[in-house]
Amino acid sequence: MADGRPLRADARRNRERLLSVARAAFAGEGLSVPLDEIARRAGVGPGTLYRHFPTKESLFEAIVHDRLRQILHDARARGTSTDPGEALFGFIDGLVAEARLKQDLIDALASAGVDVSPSMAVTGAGIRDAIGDLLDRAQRSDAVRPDVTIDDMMALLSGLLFALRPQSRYKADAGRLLAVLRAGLR
Amino acid sequence: MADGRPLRADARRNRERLLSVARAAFAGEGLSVPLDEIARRAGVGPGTLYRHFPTKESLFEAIVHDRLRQILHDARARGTSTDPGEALFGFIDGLVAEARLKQDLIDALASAGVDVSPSMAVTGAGIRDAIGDLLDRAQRSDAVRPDVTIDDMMALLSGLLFALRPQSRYKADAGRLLAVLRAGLR
Amino acid sequence: MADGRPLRADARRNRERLLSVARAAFAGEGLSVPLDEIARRAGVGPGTLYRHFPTKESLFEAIVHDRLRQILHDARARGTSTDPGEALFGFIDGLVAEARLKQDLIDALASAGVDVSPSMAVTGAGIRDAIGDLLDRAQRSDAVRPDVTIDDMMALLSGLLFALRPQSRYKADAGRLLAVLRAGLR
Amino acid sequence: MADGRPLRADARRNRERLLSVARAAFAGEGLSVPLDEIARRAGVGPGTLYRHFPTKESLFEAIVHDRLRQILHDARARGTSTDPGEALFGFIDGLVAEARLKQDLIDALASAGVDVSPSMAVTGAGIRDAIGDLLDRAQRSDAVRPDVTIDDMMALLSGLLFALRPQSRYKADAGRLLAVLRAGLR
DNA sequence: GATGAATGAGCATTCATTCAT
DNA sequence: AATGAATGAATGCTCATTCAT
Repeated sequence: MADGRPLRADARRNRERLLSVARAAFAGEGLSVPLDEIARRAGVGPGTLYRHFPTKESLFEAIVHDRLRQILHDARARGTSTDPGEALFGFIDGLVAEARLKQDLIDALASAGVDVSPSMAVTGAGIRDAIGDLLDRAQRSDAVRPDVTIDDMMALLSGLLFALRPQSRYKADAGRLLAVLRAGLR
Repeated sequence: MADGRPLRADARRNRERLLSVARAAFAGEGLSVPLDEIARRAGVGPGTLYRHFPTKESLFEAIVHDRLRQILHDARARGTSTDPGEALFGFIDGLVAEARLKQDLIDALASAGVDVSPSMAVTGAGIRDAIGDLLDRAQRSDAVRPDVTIDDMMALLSGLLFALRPQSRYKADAGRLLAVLRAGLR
Repeated sequence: MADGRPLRADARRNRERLLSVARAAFAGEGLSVPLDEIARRAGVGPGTLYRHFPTKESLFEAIVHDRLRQILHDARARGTSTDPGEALFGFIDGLVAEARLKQDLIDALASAGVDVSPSMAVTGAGIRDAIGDLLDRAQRSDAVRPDVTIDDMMALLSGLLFALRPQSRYKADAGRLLAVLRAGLR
Repeated sequence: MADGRPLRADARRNRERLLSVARAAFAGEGLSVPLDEIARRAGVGPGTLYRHFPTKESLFEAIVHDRLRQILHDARARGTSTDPGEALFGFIDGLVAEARLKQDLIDALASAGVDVSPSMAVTGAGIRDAIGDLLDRAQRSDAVRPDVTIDDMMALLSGLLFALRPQSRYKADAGRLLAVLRAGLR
């Protein structure tokens, strides 16, 4: 996988299917879903799953890493906006919208104590920096209260995503929660 | 345990010790800590643990149930306050403060898909009602924006507790997060 | 197992049975016999095997270590003999006799490349020293040719045990092989 | 492979490379080296390995069979010598010398319980007869003690090769071990 | 012929639960 | 009541073998 060689068509198909089945399974039933079950749902043998993801953790990582890269990309793209307040809040809106589509697992994984691998940590740190930049700019333009730190911000975002995860007991409205957050950060 | 017979003194001591060891273990290392390990740390045999908590889930429940009763009691007590805004926000402050002391597991359990037993559901519903009452009063006295629903509120609280749980990667300040929430709900 | 506490009677019985079943299975069918199979033959569940021997290697070790200790004891006991030649050759005779009774695994294990644990290495080194002492004395009393080293001696013994292991294709006579070795070492 | 068709040049090269890689891998790391690993080291896919050796055992056999043919040839060639003692001992010397070069696996395989296939058994029986002939002649010319049987001889040789296999813990000197054997057989 | 992806039975190990002491 | 040994289903992972490309 480390070399640049493209996967054979069937291998790529299996890899994609495994990832999407795993994402759904972990999101819906928790991280303890057996790998054999994921393989079964993807219509492959456990050995095939192993060929693509040699350990359970590597499967977690693959799922999370893809997502983290998207988030990082979006945060950076918004860093050049001329409206720093909207840059930050637009980013958060997008985060929430995507999370609902993708049934985000990031914090479920984090809360379950899955070790963040070095490469994930790098992407994660990149995200933190990019969001820190958005926060800074928003604070300098008086769009956000100045006492909030980047750690506060990250925690608020993780809490927001947690509150809105689809399996939640509570049928909260994403728009209202985002409005509360915007108002609170002003 | 279902009958009303009081436990022998040593049995009660064991039960308490098991609960506190289990709470710490689950909070610190996740829900997958083996029961044998919890028994060992509590200085009893696994058979003794079983006598008190016939299944792992019953141990989860016992931990959560105690806590839910406290929360319910506090929410109800504040329902008679003359300052409805402070009643709600004071309740939230207390919730956060207690959660940090008790290393709350409630949402970790919920997010891991642990089934809420009927008796827990009753207590949980009671809490929801009591908080709904606090919210109602606060909204009627214009201390809280009127569009927020009880589901929104519950989700916000779960997100807040999640954001502030001790194992979080982010060193957020509880006071600032509470301030953001207060401002946002106004 | 590390503390001095004696095992409960049933636990000891199971442990003994597991050891003897494992010894026979490994000797007869090689080291790849599944642990489940060993447990089954001993009439216990795999979990019980695990309780006594947490890894497959620890089971190997338990088998070999017992045997190594016996050998060490015998080699040392013969170190004080007044007839150094007979001390060495008597030791070898005993080794062969015991090996046939016990269906020796030592060299099967060694040949399979099982990593020798620290504690086994210590016992093994003790044996080497004790046999080295027997060899020294025998050489000083002119009972054994002086050019043979302790490494040669150990290799010869391992080859002898290998040649005489019960599963061998060849029906060699132990007495004649011992006679050849004695004559050759003179 | 069963038909007489000669292999294409590249196929023959692959076959040779696989055999030599496998010999080294099995000798160095034991028989449990995965076939995928051997294929990888030989620079071919596992499917190619399979085309040449349809089962793992057939690979073992191919390795051993080549070697057995050489041994048989040498034993027979020495059967016509005019010095029967030197014929036998020279054969043994050659056996040991070759074994060290080829990192012999024969007895490792035998001891691991690999079934000797019919074709190997034939060659093996031929070797036994040829060595039996060398032994007979040596005994009739009084170069070897008369009580030693062909089974004893085969066992001694297997033990000797075992004692001198490169992975042995003991750094024995081949010359001294051969000298001891010669002296013992006189 | 070669490649490497897929298969799936098999293995060591884990752990919630049961039960003899 | 407590203990801790035993149980056995389940899980992550391996690897000899097969087969589509």
